[in-house]
Amino acid sequence: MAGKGRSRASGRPTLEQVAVEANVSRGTASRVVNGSLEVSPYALKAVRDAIRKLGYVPNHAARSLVTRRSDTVLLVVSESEDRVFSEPFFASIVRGLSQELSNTPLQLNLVMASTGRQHDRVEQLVRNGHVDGVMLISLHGDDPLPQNLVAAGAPVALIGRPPVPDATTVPYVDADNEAGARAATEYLYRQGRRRIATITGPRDMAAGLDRLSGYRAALRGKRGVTRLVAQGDFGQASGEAAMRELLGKDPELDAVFAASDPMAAGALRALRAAGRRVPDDVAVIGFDDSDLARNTNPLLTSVSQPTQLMGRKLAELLIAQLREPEAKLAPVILPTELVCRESA
Amino acid sequence: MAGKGRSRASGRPTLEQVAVEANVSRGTASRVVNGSLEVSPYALKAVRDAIRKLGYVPNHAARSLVTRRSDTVLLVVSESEDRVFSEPFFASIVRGLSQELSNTPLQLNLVMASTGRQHDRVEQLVRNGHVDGVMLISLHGDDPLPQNLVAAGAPVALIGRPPVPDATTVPYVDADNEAGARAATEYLYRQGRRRIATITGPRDMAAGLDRLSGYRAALRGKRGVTRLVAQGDFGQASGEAAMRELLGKDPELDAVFAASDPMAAGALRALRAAGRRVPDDVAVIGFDDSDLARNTNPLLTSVSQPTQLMGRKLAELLIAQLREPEAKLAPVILPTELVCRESA
DNA sequence: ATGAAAGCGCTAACAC
DNA sequence: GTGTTAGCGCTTTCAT
Repeated sequence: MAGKGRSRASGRPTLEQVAVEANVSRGTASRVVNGSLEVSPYALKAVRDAIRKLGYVPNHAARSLVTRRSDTVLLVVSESEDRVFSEPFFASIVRGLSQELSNTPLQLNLVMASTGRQHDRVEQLVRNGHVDGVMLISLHGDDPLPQNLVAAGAPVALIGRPPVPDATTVPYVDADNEAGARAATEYLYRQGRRRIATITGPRDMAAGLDRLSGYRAALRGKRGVTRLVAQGDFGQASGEAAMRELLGKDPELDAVFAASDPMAAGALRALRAAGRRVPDDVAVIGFDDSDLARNTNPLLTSVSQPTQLMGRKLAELLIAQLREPEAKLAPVILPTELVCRESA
Repeated sequence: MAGKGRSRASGRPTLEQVAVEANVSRGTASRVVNGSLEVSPYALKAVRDAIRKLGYVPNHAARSLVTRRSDTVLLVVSESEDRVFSEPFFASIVRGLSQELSNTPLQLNLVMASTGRQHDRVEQLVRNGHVDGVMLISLHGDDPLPQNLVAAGAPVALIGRPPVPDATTVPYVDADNEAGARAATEYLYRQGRRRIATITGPRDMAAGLDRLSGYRAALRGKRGVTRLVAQGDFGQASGEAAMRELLGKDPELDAVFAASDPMAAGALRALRAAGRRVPDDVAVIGFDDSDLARNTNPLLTSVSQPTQLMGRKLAELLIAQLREPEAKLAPVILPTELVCRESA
């Protein structure tokens, strides 16, 4: 007599039980759960009551099995083995992401993919339908993963402009690096600085390139301004070295825009070592408005990015594709903001 | 005649197709896939070949449906709404975690749970069998979530010692905060410092408490040493304020152990403002060996934690419980290391 | 609008 | 050792 009625091994109520409780068929119960409009108000109420009473929650696996959707999206942190992740970024972006996702039935899967093997695993995940879409936050420029995923037919969204404008265009969200750099440089100019240097990021990262063009754009056509460019790699040590080099080239320089906070911090060290006062002798501006900027001496003026918002937009970009696979999505470029502290 | 044979809508081969290809039954094929030993070498080979040939990969949903396992573990970042995430930590721990997980069939789900509503959602996830276990990295002390999850019967593992030794004991991994603090303080003592202060963390966090006892332990029984304690909250501003307070109490102090890097950076600022040279007049040591420590001026001597290893151990702790639900697991305490730079 | 029924792909119990 | 089979819980035609 125990027949279909009560629970089996697992204690969770099934749709069948809901249907019995509500005196309808399983089909109807399913329709209610999935928000189909083709249900009589009466049945609707009965089922809803039953659901509440039983504390019913759909079984994800069972649903997935028939719909062939996983209701799971993947966040891939594609970092090269050695490079340390730029921190504040990560947590903040994930926070935005989660926020956006919490309005949906989507689950967030996370994988770190440094090695080629792990890259393959990601592609597997997609091909096997374990995930419905992929978000990628990639630290180095020439990552082939996004393209591969797109080729595999998966919805993909990126943080950060892909370095090479590729044939298969994949939607991305990025901060307006150029505008941010321009604002910083213009700020220096408006303060009366006329010998303005910049320390750039690596040449193979879009962020580095864009910040350099922002610097150039700000100074374009300005007369009586000395421009100086030194190459860095976003790391602190490279910033310190670049600053020494700059000082060697032009001991009179009165301002530096560094394309990252660690490089700015490095510059601060080099300037101090060279006996320059900041900001009196030389003004310094960084980029990212990281934790670091709030802890240097002097405190760092820096360009801040809306990281949390970037996370939200990233999720939006993916969700849009999930809803409409054929949609051609434009990049989302978010505004930056210059945060003034002590160094400029 | 298309009957069972070839593919349906989805292009993925099924176990059935593998079985046909290998001339065995689906049952046998399943045994091979799941590594059952009760299979003839001949069948084994046939099935393996078929799997390779067809590129077969098990359907997660289908398997889940019958095994009632999700093969998914959850990482909950349980942060209070306002508190900013202590950074270097997060990415590094996740990296260790992923590494460990990549040797298993387990997927990593990530949720941020700041609000109560999100906490509930996590409990739902567990109750509905969407996840087989939960790892928790909790930023504030009095988080009830771990206990609730344990009560719900879920395998749970924590980063960070729970502040109150609770009845329901849940396994955790932590750095040896006390030993780390002790090492730092002893180092200061051995350098000949005799007026050694400490800036503590919040009283409701185990890490703060443990580091304070480490400081005390290092100085216990030492004669001719002046001890000074000021309260902080791990934040930079609190460190700066505490340092000023300390300087007021004892202008002659010659060393400070701060329980976090940001507080140490704050102390650096206060010391500079007070005209003290570091490390000549006052030696400073921080805790965490964060990015920050590598970017202050002078560079910060700091106690480093094996964050990546902590991530691995966290995963191990959970996996052990998954394998043996009744196992009583001891806490895993990992050694710290004093990284000497310029400030002490 | 609703019920009946056919699977989704897989595991595990059972029979041989 | 291997094949057969009964579901896991759900969505979705197809009738009605």
